[in-house]
Amino acid sequence: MADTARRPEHRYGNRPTMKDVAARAGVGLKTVSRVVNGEPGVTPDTERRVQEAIDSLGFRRNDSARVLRKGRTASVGLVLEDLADPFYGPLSRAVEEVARAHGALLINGSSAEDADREQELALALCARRVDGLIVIPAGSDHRYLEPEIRAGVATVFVDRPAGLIDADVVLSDSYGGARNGVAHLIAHGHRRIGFIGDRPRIHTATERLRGYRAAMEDAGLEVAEEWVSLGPTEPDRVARAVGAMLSGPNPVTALFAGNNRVTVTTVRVLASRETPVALVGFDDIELADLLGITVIAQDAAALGRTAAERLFRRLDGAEEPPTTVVLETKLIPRGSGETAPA
Amino acid sequence: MADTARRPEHRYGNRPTMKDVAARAGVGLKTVSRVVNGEPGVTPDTERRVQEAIDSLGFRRNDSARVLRKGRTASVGLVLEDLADPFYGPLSRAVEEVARAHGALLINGSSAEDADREQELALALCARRVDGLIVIPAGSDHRYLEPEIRAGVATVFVDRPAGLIDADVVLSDSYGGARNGVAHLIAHGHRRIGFIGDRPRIHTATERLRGYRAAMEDAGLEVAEEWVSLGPTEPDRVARAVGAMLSGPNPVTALFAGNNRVTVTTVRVLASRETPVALVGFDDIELADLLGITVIAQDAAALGRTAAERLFRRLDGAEEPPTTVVLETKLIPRGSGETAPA
DNA sequence: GTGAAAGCGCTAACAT
DNA sequence: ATGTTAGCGCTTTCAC
Repeated sequence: MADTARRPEHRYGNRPTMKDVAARAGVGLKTVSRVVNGEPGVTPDTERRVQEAIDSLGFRRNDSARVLRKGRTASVGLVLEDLADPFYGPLSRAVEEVARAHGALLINGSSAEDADREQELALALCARRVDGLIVIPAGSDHRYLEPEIRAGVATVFVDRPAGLIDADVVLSDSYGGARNGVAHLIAHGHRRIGFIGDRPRIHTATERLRGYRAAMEDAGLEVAEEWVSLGPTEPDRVARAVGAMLSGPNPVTALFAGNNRVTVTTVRVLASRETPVALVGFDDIELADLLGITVIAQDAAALGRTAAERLFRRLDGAEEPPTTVVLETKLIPRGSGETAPA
Repeated sequence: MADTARRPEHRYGNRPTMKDVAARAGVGLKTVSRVVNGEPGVTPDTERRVQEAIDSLGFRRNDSARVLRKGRTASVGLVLEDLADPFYGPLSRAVEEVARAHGALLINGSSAEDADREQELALALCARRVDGLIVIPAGSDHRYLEPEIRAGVATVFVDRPAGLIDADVVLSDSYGGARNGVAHLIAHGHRRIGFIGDRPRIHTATERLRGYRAAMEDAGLEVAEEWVSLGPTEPDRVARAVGAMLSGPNPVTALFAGNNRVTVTTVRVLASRETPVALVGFDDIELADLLGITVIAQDAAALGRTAAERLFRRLDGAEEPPTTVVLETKLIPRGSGETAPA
């Protein structure tokens, strides 16, 4: 029987193994392992022979087997909302860089803001035995991760806090940022200010709303019911919300947009109107400088980096209790937030 | 000795195994495996007992072991340039969606436009035995992947062709898109048009330049040497190039920007100038509509989706010879490309 | 319907 | 300096 047909189909398309390399080089299995892993205790001559066998067979170590034996996968999982969102791209990249510095690969998954999908993804990553997990929560109950964390999966939550479990968290200061932004509008003479945010079950949305309310209260301003709108960030919904706030008996003269997607739609709607409306948006967006959009910027890359660094500190054995880190936001005035009421 | 101390440290933080579940449920190992994998041939009663043991122990199947045995990881790798780039986010997300539909996870890696890093990443993914690999090439020689492809790793190249190997490729029509864009400028009366693109070793950069030259030649226009600038997309470099083309004895009246990053910087530079300069950019960018930037749009998500679908068709056993798919681009006029020369 | 035994490719522990 | 053995946790095979 031909040599190539010797093996069962499932063996990764008949890849050579260390055993094959050992046979070819006329050495023992462990010697091959030593060469492959750069361990000491091999004479230059044997090493050369092994290396030749490796090259001629096209051998590449099977990390699946290695992982099974070592118990560490050198990979971390990142569950986020949507990789296509310009906010999460840089965050993910920052996590990847830290992982890379620690010799680990990154497995990404998008929850699409769905709690079940978040859980499914996170648990699939745990089944793969990722060393650590970074989660941008879609759901609000993370007790399903308790057994995993107890079993040793380092876990850090980013952008939003964990629900019902005690864990490391890295956040931006949504409350403070929104409060500053709204205070900024008030300082420029606005009294009727609208808030358009994401769905109320999203932590950052309610925190930013809280900041808005605090700023209004600080200034002794009442908030009319119709000035607040939380909901999906689909352009239609946001456009309707903007339209409603600008019409009616009590129209706003300024708007605070609760995140990047809301800001973008709001800018589009305002551009098609003649009466100027002041605007401050949470999250910086590309080209906002040219459009003169005043924003509360958060540093997505810093969020990712901070979370990843905490994760690897845990993996390196740090035993401190879980902490919550809050990163500051920055108000960037560019014009849209510095106009007086019409 | 306490039960919890029974196991060696490396066993994934002492997670229960199927063996443990079997012991607890008083059944054989294989029966647990059957329950866990939903295989038939287990009485409802046994199944219940096994499920109870699973729940009480917090058992979760170790996919590393499963992978080793089955030879398939149900994961695909994606090597791209930079996850933080707004062009690659949607592409990556599209790949992820297709992978998800096939029950596979996605491992991402950024090459940072470095050929060595691309190779390192791609081979690391192969060592993990990803079932398939999608590569946005940074390098121009992919012969290093030949043994992997021969060993059964399905591989598809996106955005740029593979170098020196025969493989599936999915591209946007860079040549045609640039040619259309430049022809559009010529149709609006421009005769002196500049081209600013990415580094010449990047395939899309040279293809777009080729399209530019073709459009100029079609119109019987000479291309002055100083109207063409290829190089890194760093803002400084691009800004210098724009400045040079707009000054001197033979200034251009219109510019073609070779990709999203070049367009962004060019728009910034032009915004600070008084004389209007026409502009068409390759790649659509967020808020370009509000800034009135005319672009040649390519569909990043379609690139990713098409590549991923091809990949999974291969994994499902398709044996056709490698093909190259070219996706059309679309000219979106928004104002900046429709102004006559000053 | 159920289980015992073999083995996936590697590394750890222990020879030689 | 090199090799042998056991076993990581699972699936496959085959026997009961």
